Amino acid sequence: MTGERPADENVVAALEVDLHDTLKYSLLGPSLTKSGQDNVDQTKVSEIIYNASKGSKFFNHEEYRDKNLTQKIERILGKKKQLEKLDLASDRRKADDCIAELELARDLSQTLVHIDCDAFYAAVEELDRPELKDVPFSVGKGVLTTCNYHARKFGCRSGMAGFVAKKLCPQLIQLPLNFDKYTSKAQEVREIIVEYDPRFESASIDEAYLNITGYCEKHDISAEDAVQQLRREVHEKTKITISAGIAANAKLAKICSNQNKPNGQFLLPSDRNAIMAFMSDLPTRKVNGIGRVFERELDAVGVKTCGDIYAYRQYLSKLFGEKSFFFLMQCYLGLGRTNVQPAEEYERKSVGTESTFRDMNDPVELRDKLRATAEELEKDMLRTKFKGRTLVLKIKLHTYEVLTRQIIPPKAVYLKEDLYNFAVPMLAKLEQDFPGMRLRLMGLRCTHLVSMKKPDTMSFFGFKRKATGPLDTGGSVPSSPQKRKADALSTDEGQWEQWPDELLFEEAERQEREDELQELETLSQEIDKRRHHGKEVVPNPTPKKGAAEDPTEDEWWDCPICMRPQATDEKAFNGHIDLCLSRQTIKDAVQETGETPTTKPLKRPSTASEKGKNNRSGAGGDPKQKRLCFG
DNA sequence: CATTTTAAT
DNA sequence: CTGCATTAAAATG
Repeated sequence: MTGERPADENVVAALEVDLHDTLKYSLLGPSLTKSGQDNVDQTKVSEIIYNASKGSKFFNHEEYRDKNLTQKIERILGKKKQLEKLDLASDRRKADDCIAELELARDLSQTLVHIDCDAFYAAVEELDRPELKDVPFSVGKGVLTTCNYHARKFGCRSGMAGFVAKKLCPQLIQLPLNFDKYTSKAQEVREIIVEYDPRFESASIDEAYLNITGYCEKHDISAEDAVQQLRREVHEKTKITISAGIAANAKLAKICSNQNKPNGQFLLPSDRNAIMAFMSDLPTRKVNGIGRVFERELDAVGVKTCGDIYAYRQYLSKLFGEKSFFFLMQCYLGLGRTNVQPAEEYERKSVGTESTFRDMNDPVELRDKLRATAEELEKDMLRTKFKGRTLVLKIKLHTYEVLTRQIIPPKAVYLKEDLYNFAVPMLAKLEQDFPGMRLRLMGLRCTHLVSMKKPDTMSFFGFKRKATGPLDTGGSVPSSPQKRKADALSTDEGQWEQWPDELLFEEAERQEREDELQELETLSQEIDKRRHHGKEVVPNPTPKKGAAEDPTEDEWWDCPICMRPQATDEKAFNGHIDLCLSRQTIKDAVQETGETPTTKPLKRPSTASEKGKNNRSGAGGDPKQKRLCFG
């Protein structure tokens, strides 16, 4: 395409390429590793994407982020240069010790499978409209959620903007989403895979992890044959093709399911040498937690494959942090988790909603939007039966810059009125800090959740996870035992145990205590209203690690009244509370002193405080402020 | 050092 | 040029 231009323009174009090739690579999108692109000329594709998006606000923001990343990489490289001068023997030893320890714990006894439906949404649409089979089409309007393999030949990909995809493939047909259709189809698939592992884990609507060790043993069948059979069965019964990876752990299985996509499977033998060889020349990007940013950072220091990690092991901790170091060690060794558990058994940490809309800067309109967002969140909170101790407001400016602000309301919240009322001050503060700000997205999220599930339904009351799973908080036990017949059946396999009556009693006590704490919170809010004329928000007395958590998991709790750490022993703790309450009740505090009874109030979040008004975003010389342009 | 905010997946 | 959730690192006071 450059051949048509005059020579000097070619020079300019070449310069642009040099300046922006990292950006172009980034613009290729997050799903570069996904299949169906092998025969596509990525250079040509990125050129088209680049030209299609050039000049847009989105592009400018990507450019900005790309520059930041380039700078960050320069810092990393500088640091590496420094490190090269030093003696890193101890770091190398640390890495070697880590490797030795990990190696010792390597578990090759399990057979894990990752299955992934091929172009799932598109496949479901094709079932309804077979004529789509021979033409390129995508599902999703503004952004492609997925597209069929015809479209992929043109460079179209999930996550790509619709208009960009149209540039790559003008014939592309874009279908709207039919989420219900995909959900029910996914359910059909799940009904089949549950026979292979009753405790399979849904990773998303079209992905699942299975542990088929038991199945293979029971049916005296090889893993490969079992998966072959599973895939055939799924195809016969649902007309959906799936790809699968078979390996010793979840990380490897996930990588393997991509190897022979679509409609294929790949087995990585559970053999240390085979695994090491497999990882040795595997590009880092193929690993699940490594995306385009980390890939570039690793590439910059010389790590292109998982095998390369070893040679740089003495640098990684200092360059990327302890967690990344540990993660990379596991990548090098091809290690991953071998346990698989139903997704419902994972403890939820937040509930939130967000939406994108046409640019908006009218304060009244913004408040309307906030109210609507609060209403949406209330629905989700009621559905999931949670309250949140922390409320997070997220906005995206018209420039695509994202900002979040959070507060700790005086009580756990979930009602739309509360959500709105406690969020409005954050919005107001943002409007103050960024006068005339224009938004394209608004979101609300509750974190530090408190369950509202009452432990009074047999659906969960009689059972408790035995393993040290996240379910130890009585409230977050899965509420949907109806479909997983295995849950009820596997009691004798040691997966579940009946709660002893004693524990049941303690659970009831725990619930009572939680309710008490809730009352305290409400009262302390009352105090606060009187003290601050309803204007300000004061933190609630909260046990250090959250009142809803199982005390046996913590070393100690803060007494919500005197704030002193207390033993986790329930009797002792309750005894102390009684004492504390009798000595100094909340109501006394209100009537006599007007002070909250907490001798050591929790720190107030800056967003809700007066002294927070001069924090960085408001400061005149803040580079962030300059960067933002409001029209 | 604890908490808040950002950034990445 | 989505939406939802989780996690880690950076920034902040």
